[in-house]
Amino acid sequence: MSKLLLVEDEPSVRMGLRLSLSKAGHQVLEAATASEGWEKIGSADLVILDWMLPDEPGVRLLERLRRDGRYENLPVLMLTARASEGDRVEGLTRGADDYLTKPFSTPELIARVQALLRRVGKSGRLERGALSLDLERHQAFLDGHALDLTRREFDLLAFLARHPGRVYTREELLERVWGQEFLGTARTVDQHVAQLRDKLNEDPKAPRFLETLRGVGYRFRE
Amino acid sequence: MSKLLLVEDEPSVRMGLRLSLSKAGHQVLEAATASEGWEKIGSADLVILDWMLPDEPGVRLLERLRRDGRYENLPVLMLTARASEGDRVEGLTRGADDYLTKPFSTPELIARVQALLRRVGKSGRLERGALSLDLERHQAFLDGHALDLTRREFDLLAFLARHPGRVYTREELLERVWGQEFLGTARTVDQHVAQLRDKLNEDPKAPRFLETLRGVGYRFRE
DNA sequence: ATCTATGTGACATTTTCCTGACAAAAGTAC
DNA sequence: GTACTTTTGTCAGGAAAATGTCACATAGAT
Repeated sequence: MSKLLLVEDEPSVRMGLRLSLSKAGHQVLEAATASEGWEKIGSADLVILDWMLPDEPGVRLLERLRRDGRYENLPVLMLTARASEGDRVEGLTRGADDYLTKPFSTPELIARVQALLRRVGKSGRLERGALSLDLERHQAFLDGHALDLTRREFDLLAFLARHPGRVYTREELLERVWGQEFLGTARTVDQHVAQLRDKLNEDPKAPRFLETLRGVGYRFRE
Repeated sequence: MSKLLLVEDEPSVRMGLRLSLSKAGHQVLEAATASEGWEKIGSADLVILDWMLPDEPGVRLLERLRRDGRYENLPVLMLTARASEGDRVEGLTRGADDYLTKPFSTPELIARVQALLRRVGKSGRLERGALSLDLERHQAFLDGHALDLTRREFDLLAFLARHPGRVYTREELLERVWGQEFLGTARTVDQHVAQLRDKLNEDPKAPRFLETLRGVGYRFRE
């Protein structure tokens, strides 16, 4: 149930992978070129990146991505047609989290995707003081008591809690929690934050977890 | 009555084990190569894995399997022809749950298989409050009364009950209960949950066992 | 041939989500 | 400090989405 960005120029490969990956329970965003990939990268939880693309090499996109602070923890899985050891190492050292050499089996790809998602904490637990998030169970606990959160509330809280201290604008949150196809107003974020604060017993003026940064956005307190 | 995947390239060994294991009440899936094994692994409850295979070493398959979150609890029993201590240790530390050195006796193998199945709760009984599941007979009891569940109903209930508290999306359930080759709609899961709730005398709004997590999926109550 | 289990589409119901309006608070300029 | 602007918090109702329910088609078993 994560958002995967598939950057691959060959339409047939893309279609095949889209089917398998969505069957594995993921949402698949697609891009045929590096620049298209760059545009859609904002809302991805993981990137599957082909080595060769029509406009520029996948590694180049990878480099750009790693230089951008927003994506430093975004897992990237490279697909390469070359089988030589040298290339593999190069791809990895330049910042990919894993790689696969074509031809590869689809189950293998799915396995690696799962492994990477697990590694970056798309599953597992998040402990933030009195607040504890069980990502597998979609269950949040405050001081040991289970909270009754809706899907959006949980997703929003989990997203913010995953990067404590970092501020996100409403636009960023809409893109990364709601999805890039969502065209909503910024008020929507406020509404959900308010809802969360209510359920977390927070005073908006002295929040334990969800801080407002006037003129900027929200952040999870460190 | 569990599904065992036997990955072994020697046809005569395979046939012998198939006979003994199915006589012991199991369903036996067979694979002659590691890649064939990987394809069929989705529906297995336990894997019997030969050390040497024509395409790649069994351990390699094992590694891949352990990296994949879906199979982290899938028991694997390694068969090895080499008797040296070093190998045994290597196989075990790399993630096998048990091993046997060829030549081994068939009763011994069956015993170990049973032991492993019991350990992961694929055999024996599952007690969850007033609900009791006899996994061998596919029979469920609620407050001592036998329930008349169909195969799918029982499988679904048993799967959810095996991991209480954890949420599963409809896609995950379709894959793990129905099998990965099944191409059905998500509505199907709802239908079976409803059926189960009916037989369990549950109010969907205040379920004793099967909880709905809107926007996410279902889980067995802890 | 009949019966049972299973899967699916249509429809009803419930819950969640989003939005627009307004209130409250914070920041700015005077 | 006051008046004004901008931003955020809050509320409530309707829209949209998700789930529950029912009825039926199909396939497989007895």
